[in-house]
Amino acid sequence: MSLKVYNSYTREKEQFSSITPGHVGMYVCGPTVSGESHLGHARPYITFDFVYRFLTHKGYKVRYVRNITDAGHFEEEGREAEDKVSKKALLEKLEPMELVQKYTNLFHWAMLQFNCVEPSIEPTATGHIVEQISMIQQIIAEGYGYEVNGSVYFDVKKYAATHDYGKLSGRIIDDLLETTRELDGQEEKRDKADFALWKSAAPEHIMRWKSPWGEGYPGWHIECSAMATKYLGAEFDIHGGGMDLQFPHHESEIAQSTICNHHTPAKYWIHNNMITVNGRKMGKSYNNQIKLTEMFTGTHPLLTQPFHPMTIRFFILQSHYRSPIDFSSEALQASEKALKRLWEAYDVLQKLELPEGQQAADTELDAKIIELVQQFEEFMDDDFSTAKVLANMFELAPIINSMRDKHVGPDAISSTTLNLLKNAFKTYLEDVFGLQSLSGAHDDKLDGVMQLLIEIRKGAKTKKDYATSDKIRNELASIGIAIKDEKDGNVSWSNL
RNA sequence: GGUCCUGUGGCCGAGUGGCUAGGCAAAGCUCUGCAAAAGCUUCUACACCAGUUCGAAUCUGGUCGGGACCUCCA
Repeated sequence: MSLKVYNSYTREKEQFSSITPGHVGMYVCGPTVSGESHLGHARPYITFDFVYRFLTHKGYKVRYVRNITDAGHFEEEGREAEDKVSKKALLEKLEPMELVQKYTNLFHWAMLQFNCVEPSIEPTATGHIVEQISMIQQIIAEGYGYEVNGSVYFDVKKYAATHDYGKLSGRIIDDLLETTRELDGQEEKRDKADFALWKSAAPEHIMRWKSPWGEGYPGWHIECSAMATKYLGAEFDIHGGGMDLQFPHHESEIAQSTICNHHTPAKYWIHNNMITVNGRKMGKSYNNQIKLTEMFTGTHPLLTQPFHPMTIRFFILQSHYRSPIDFSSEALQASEKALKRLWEAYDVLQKLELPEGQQAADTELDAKIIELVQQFEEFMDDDFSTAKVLANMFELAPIINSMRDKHVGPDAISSTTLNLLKNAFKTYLEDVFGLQSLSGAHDDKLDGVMQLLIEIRKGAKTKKDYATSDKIRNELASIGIAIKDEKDGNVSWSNL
């Protein structure tokens, strides 16, 4: 089984093979911690989390680098040269690094809620000013950077003469060079298409560092080039991020790294699509973001209820990472129910037992299960088709439930098939998809109390004292615990 | 304006030219003290118009609609 990934750089689905056998280097553009993360931010981090998990499952040792952009870059190039982070800091009367810390903590907390694996290295832009400066110096030395009034720009026209600037984003270099935008500071650049490597800091700028060109701060794109190179080398396997970063961020990153390292940085570029609200991308400019804290608590006008982080994770897994997904409360509700149903089937499955060495009486069903299970890996190998794996799981759910309800005979499938099924569910649901139960961890004490209540209720039912049995069931329901009377007299319960 | 993506049933969403996606919702049945859950069954599709093909949701062209990027952006 071999993995195929869609490479945005070549626009083709390619066979994946890592540069160093057995190892994968993956860089993902992390958050800008100048504000609270919103639902849109959840997508890349959940996407690359299952990418990371699947690669690990395939046996690769993955070094996953995801940066924290805490240096802030200007809002609008050239116009006011205002540092994003420091601008907000002034408004909130906070020390910039205090703000950075606050939102970094919040981001980490959200990642924990989503059960995202921590990256191997999480470098910060402010911690790598030295590396960025030396990279800029090298770009100047190579003849592709020039200094004007304490700022340094990348010479796109010169680069484009010998390199394919615009390949990743499908941009046409001549159009970029001709694009006219009347912005202050533009006259510093030799060409409109040039981008900043270093910006001279205005006096009111709080975040500033000394450099060979005077006090200033790094351009947006250089941090990723510097940190990716430092931790993953001149050429690494995967570079990921949101589609909206293709231009100018990733395009510029390629240019910088190519000049410094004499090699294109990443072998495979993977981009996730956007989350939209009413068909519009969630973003600052549209003023339509739903913050993650609002998602979890349900405190946003567009939400009808709070949504569990796992519901959001599942919602994202239900569609392909390269398709846009439109947010709606209804869609999330559907996901919540679906996840609950799937997880209950998974719980049922783990409790099923068959005698060792049992042969399948229903060979057709047995074969069907094996096929559905084997497709898990095939689908994931095909550019991470998480939605298809989930569809197969939902096809297996009724079979699992039927085994519990004895609609399917206990001798129908072989013990090896059952074990295969159990392992596959555990591996994919928990290890690869990183999903967890909506009801949280098991509590032995609660378990004991519930067993007691179930016993009492059973006694009442035997005496046909339905008033008591219904009271127990209803009262429990009102505090969020559901009791289910199953076929064979067993009683199960679940935390809603 | 330029570049690119996209248009699937009540809703969300997979879709490799021919073979059921799946989920949610809805309806019926089975089970059940009642319920819930579960199981079985059913329903509503491929924006429009041409073309290629024995055959197209899937390929090509056009029309209309939606979106992304071109500026910070996940």
